[in-house]
This record gives sequence, C-alpha cells and structure tokens, in this order.
Amino acid sequence: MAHDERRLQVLRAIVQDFVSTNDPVGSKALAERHDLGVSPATIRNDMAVLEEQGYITQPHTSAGRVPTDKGYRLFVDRLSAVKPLSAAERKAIERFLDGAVDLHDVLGRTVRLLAQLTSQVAVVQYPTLSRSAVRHLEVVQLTGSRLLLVLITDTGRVEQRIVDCPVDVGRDDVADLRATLNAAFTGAKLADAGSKVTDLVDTAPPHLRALVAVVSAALVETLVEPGEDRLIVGGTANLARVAVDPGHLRPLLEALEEQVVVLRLISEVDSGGAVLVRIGEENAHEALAGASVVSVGYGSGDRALGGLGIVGPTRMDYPGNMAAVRAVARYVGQLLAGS
Amino acid sequence: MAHDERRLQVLRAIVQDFVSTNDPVGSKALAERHDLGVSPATIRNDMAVLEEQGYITQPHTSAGRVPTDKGYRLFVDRLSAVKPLSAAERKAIERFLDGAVDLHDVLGRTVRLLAQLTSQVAVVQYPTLSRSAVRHLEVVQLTGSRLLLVLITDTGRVEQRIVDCPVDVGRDDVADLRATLNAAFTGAKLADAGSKVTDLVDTAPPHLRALVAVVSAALVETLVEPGEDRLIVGGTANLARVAVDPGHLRPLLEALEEQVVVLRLISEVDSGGAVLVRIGEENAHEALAGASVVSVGYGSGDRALGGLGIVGPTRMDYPGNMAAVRAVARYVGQLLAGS
DNA sequence: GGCTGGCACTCACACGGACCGAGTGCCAAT
DNA sequence: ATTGGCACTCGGTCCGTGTGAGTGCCAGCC
Repeated sequence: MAHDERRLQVLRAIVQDFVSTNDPVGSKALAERHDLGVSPATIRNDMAVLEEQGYITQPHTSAGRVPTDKGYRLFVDRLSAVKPLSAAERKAIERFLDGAVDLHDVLGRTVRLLAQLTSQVAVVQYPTLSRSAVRHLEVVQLTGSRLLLVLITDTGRVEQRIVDCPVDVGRDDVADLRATLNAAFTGAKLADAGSKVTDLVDTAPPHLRALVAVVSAALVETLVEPGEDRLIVGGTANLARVAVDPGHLRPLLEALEEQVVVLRLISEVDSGGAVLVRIGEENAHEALAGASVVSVGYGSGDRALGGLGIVGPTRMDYPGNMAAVRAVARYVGQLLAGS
Repeated sequence: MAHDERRLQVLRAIVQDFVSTNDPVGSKALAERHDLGVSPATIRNDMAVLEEQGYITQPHTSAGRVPTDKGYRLFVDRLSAVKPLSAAERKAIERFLDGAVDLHDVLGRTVRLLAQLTSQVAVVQYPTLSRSAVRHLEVVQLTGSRLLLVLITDTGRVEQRIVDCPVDVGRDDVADLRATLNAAFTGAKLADAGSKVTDLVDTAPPHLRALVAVVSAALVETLVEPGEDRLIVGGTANLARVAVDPGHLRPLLEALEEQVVVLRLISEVDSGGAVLVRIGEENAHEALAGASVVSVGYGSGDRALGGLGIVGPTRMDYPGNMAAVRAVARYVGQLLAGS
C-alpha cells in the first residue's frame, strides 16, 4: 500500500527533524521542510496512526510528536541509509591514530577520536584477556618474598600482579620460575591457563613446586577471572552539552564509572562484525534507560579482540554515529594487526 | 581588639552555615544558630565590614551573605580546625585499600575511596617516572623488526613502548640488547637516563650499536619526556550532584579529561607534605575558576612519588576534605613503601 | 565607643490571571 | 483518500501583586 510507505517517510522525517532541532515536530513544519506531496492534514492522519502503533508520542497535548524507542528502532532497522564518512573524517581518523606507540596509546587515541567524531561519550574495551594468548611472562623480585609478575599478551596488553610468597625466594629460583612459567604458558590461550596449572605444579622441579603453585594461582586469579576486562571512557563532557537536568545526568556518569555495566554492553558484540544499536529501554539497565549504545567489535582479521562504541541520548544521529563507530573499529583493527 | 576576633567568628560561622545549607546566610539566622553573644544588628555591622574587606558578598540586595574566594582562603588559613577522621572512616580506608594486588589496583581503589569519602571528584597521579628508578627492562620481539619494550620501575609502574627497528633483529641480539640495557639502566633514575644513552651507545658491542641507539632513543622519548605522567580520575558523578547548571559543569569535565591542567595542579605539591588548597580563581585556569583543589603529595618515607587530591566546588567542607586527602595519602604512601 | 532595637527600604521569588500560538482531532467537502 | 476549515487544548510567556527575608541606618542605651 502506498499509505504504509508514506507513513514510514513521515516517521523518518520526524526522526530526522527531531534529532536536528530537539523540538517536537508538528505536521505543518513537516509539510514545509520535506516535500512529501501531501498537506499537513494528511500528515496528521498518518501521525495519528503512527502514534497508535507506538512509534511516536506527544509530550503534551498541544505539542508536536517525538519518536519513541520503538520509533527509533524502526528508523535504525529500516529507514536509515548508511551515511558514508566524509573525506575529512577519514583523514582525521588516520591522522589521529597514526603515530601511536603502544596499545595504551592506541586505545587512548581511539576513545578521544570517537568522542570527537560523534560528540558523544566514547568507550573502548581493552582486548579481552580470555581471548588473548601469552607472549611472555616476566618475574621480578621486589623483596625477598615479594614477586612482581608481568604478563605480556599477543594483543599487546601488559598486565602486572604482585605475589606474596610464604617464604623468601632465592635469585636462582626466580630465574627458574621464569623459565618454567614461560615454557608452560607461552603461546597458551589465557582461557586455558587454569587447566594447565595443575599439570605444571606436578611436573615442576620439587624445590619449585610450592612457588609455582602460589604464583600460578595468583596468575589465574587475576588474569583469567572475569572482571579483569578494562574499559577506557572519554568525552564525558559531551554529556553536559546535551543534558539539561544534571539529576538525569548523574546515574549515567555513575554507570560509566561502574564500568561493569557498560562493559557488558560493549563486549556483547555481533560476531559478524555488524554494528549493534541498543535504544533506550532495550539496554535493560535503569541508568541507561534514556540512553542509546552503539557498539561494534574490533579485531584484526577474523579475530575478535574487544568492543568499542559510544553512549549517548536516544536522540542521536544514528546513521552518522554508526558509520563513525564502524570506521574507527576497522581502523583500530588494522592498526593492532600490525603488532 | 575584641572586634576583630568576633568578626572572624562571624566569618567562620558564615562559611560553615553556607557550606552546609547552600543558602546565603543572613544576620538573624546566624545569631540563632551560633551563640555569638550579640544581636543580629551587631552582626550586620560586622558583616558590612567583612563585605567591605572582600571576604563575603551578597548575591543580590535582599539576600544573605556568601563567602568569596578570599573569605574561604581566610577560613582555610586561620579559622578551620583540623577535623580528625572518624573511626569508621579510618576503618573504611583500610578495608578499601588492603587487598590491592598491584599498583594499578592500589591507585584505582584510592581514587574510588577518596571520591567516596569526600563526595567530590578525586584525582590520583601515578608515581612520576622522573623520580623513579629502573628496576628492570624487558625486551620482547613482536615481529622481526618490531620490539616491545617493557619498563618496570621501583615505584611499581609498568610502562610499555613499541619500537620499530630499521632492520630485522636476531634472537640472540634481543637477548644481548636486554642484558645491555639492564646492565646500563637498572637502578638508574629515569631523570638521568638521557645522559646515559650516549655513553651506552659508545660502549655497546659494535653489532648492537645501531639497535641500542634506536631503542634508547625511544626509551628516553617516551619515558623521560614530560607528559608521560598519568592521572586517574574518579567520582565525576559527584559533580552532577552539586551543579545545577550543566553548562557550568562542562568545562570542568573537559579540564578533567584534558588531564594536563589538573596534572599540573596535583603535581605541584608541598615538599613538606602539607595539604595544599587552591580556591577558585587561585587556580589560574578558566575552567577551574569556580572550583577548589585540595591536594597533597604521597610517598613512602621522605620520598615523594606523586600527588593526589580532590576537585570540587569552592563551597566545600575544607576541614573534612583536607583531613580525608591527608589520611588517604598517608595510607597509600605506607602501602607503596611495602613494594 | 560599642551595642541594640526599631524602622523604612529593597528585591528576588512565588503566585495567579490573561494572552498567545502551535498543534491537534474531527468533519464535511472534493 | 485527501484536503481545508474550525473549534479546542494546553504549555509557555508576560505582567502585576504580594510576601518575606534581609539590609542599612539611626537614635537611644549601657
């Protein structure tokens, strides 16, 4: 039916206008700004239907319409064309990210870049340890009984952990320990490390057994347990730009500091590499009920490393932000492939 | 003169009342809530003098008085008694910080703790590299010509840096390089590393010379240059609690993300270990004009490692916050002394 | 000389009514 | 099915008023 088609056009127009102006949009303004070929009265009829179906709503009786979460959802799924990045934006991505000297630097630049491109809060997850493999383990003796373990993964992460041993450790033992650990773990997926530990303790030279047990336990505890996934957040100042009510802003800031909530959202990426959009209530977390999350996984080749994305108000430029998130993820993936 | 003394009492009362209520305080309320032994009329006279001297001001004609930056300054310098922490607070500090497993963990807990104790934004600086010494240098080969340098300092920091070499490096060369670097740098202050490099290149075995030169340059570049000082920020949600106007909030959030501004403030600590308070305009940075910074250096023994502190509105509980900042800094200093 | 009570004055703010205009829903006409 | 017309609703703004907190000043008192 032609009606349905036009109604969708009307919804699209409402979303676009509302996103750009932040004012509830009425039938007259709609007829003026988009040539839909029909009069405001007809648009009113369409709007009544759209409202009945739950795609739009009016804040109060004498105001225009505003998209609902469901309306945005339909817009994202069926009405938005992918907006290609401008040449300037592509250029900006390269300029911003090239010259990074280590993983920390890359991700720090990424989060700033993403925040700047989208004018939203950007979040970037460190490459998950569980999907990483051990490249090298270093053991440094701090005091007699205190060891510092340094783990270097093939994804470029460097993690540290202090281990207190029950008794003092000799210098030679430290070297032996280092060799033993590296022999056992190098190249191993961290997810498998737990199962390797028991074997390792059994096969270790007797004088090292207690030591290996303690150190391995610490290693597994910190590195394999969930919760060791880290998040970088940037661009929180962009929140203040958009929110009028700081009371509404606070739970969001808290959620961002909490990390774990956002982490779950960001790390649940589509394996096919598609950009995921969660709108308002879909987030299933109170503090994010008024917010949308646009996220995607990044990685080198077919290997997923982690997720990144943005958090912003439901009233956001979805096509533009989706394009930016995707482009940045691709570039970061390439960059990390070189490590 | 007895007058002066009483006027100061009046100022103190104004600051205390305003901090706790956030309402401009009038002469009558002041006479009621504090037994100053004089009538409101007398207090009015004192207030007139205080206003003339610039310690207080009135937002509008028919309102009470509010302390100025200068008023807060006088309060902090001469009128506030050190407020000892409650037993519960001391307990909280221990409970919060004990069980930290590495430097990252310690500082992360510290910033959360400080934010919670003061209900302000907390900032903690990583131990400055320039005052640290090298404990160990690790070299890991990523690809033929790509090396990952890992620096472990005696303050527990672990820093990484990727170095691209002009030509492929042999496995043995990597081991030699590691040995050479450690022999040269271990125990050396990072501030002195720059001068050591030239010697090192000259004395290195000929086949390593080019390699040592490239790697050392990278090392010095990243680690000795300023700007490698890092900052952890926490409790930004507390900003939303206090601010009414998000427009006023934004520059603050930006400054906190900028890091460099706050870093300068935090790292300028008193060598005597005293708590430093910067009030409003004293901060000499536009975004912080409405904010106060309470900071102190932390360290183990007489060795300064870095700074930590809080950022909040000028209207804050200075005695309480100063006590909290000092107590946390002491505890962190002790904790890191054990590493 | 300093303190106090009294008093007139000033304003920010809250309240309430009037007005306005954007936007709607409905209906009859095309 | 679309359209123009029309009555209606209701949030936002403007304006006048009242109120009350707080002040500055002054004359009297200790």
